[in-house]
Amino acid sequence: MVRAPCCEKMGLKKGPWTVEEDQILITYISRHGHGNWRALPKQAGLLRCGKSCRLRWTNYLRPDIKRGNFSRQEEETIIMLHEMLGNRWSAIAARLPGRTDNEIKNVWHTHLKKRLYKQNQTNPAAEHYAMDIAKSESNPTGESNSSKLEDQNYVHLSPQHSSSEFSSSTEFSDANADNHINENTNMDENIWSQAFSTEDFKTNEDYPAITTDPYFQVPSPMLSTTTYGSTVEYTDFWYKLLMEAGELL
DNA sequence: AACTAACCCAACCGCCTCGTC
DNA sequence: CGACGAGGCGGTTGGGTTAGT
Repeated sequence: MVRAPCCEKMGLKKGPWTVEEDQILITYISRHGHGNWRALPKQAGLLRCGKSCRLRWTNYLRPDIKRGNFSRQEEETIIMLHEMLGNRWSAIAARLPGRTDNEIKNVWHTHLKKRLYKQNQTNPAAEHYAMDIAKSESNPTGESNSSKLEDQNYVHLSPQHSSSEFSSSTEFSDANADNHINENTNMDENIWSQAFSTEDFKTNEDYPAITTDPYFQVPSPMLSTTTYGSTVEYTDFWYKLLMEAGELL
């Protein structure tokens, strides 16, 4: 297969997305659906390659994405699924509604792997698993992962997490998470819609820092609507935003 | 206050899979 | 059946942010 020319050579833009580009992409997809990704940027008037648009949409702009910190329960689910599936991030993401493979991959590499390593220091029973992780990461064929499924004597990670212990152990962090959410929801709720509806954000410098944007720290309940023949779930934020913009059919 | 190290995550790259012709 | 194109996936990285000195 002939490789498509890279974005730069085609005169297409790379790097972080601006709020204007996001807005164009959201508006276009909410009106027309994404259709052919390669054709989308041209039709939408974006100087990006289709791949970049798809990634931006699926990893960040999609309305059904649940932003914010992972709950303890989600983290444990990831650990369990990783134990079963290995580095199949999309398969893991499919079992965690609202989370993207990229997000899960990041969490795994930045938090969970380290946590497991620390646990292994104090819990020799989990040593097997740590060794398997190391093996699976040095063996891209995933052989060790599939063997894990078959090995009935496989030492499971974190045996200390029985379901009852699990719920009690989540109480603390969840309570904290709630506080966090309440704090954030008290912040200016119009920050993002303002960004979309005013002329204030003209340059990249004006773009609110994504990772600290309070809106994205709020895991919102999902609302659903029917768009282009299929039911789509929106966080209340996106639902409101799109309703205001008259984009929902 | 200034500097450095560590952390985090969005975005990119390149390969793979699948559908179509 | 093979070639091709498009989308999907996992690994990696660049750069911004935060913590530590």
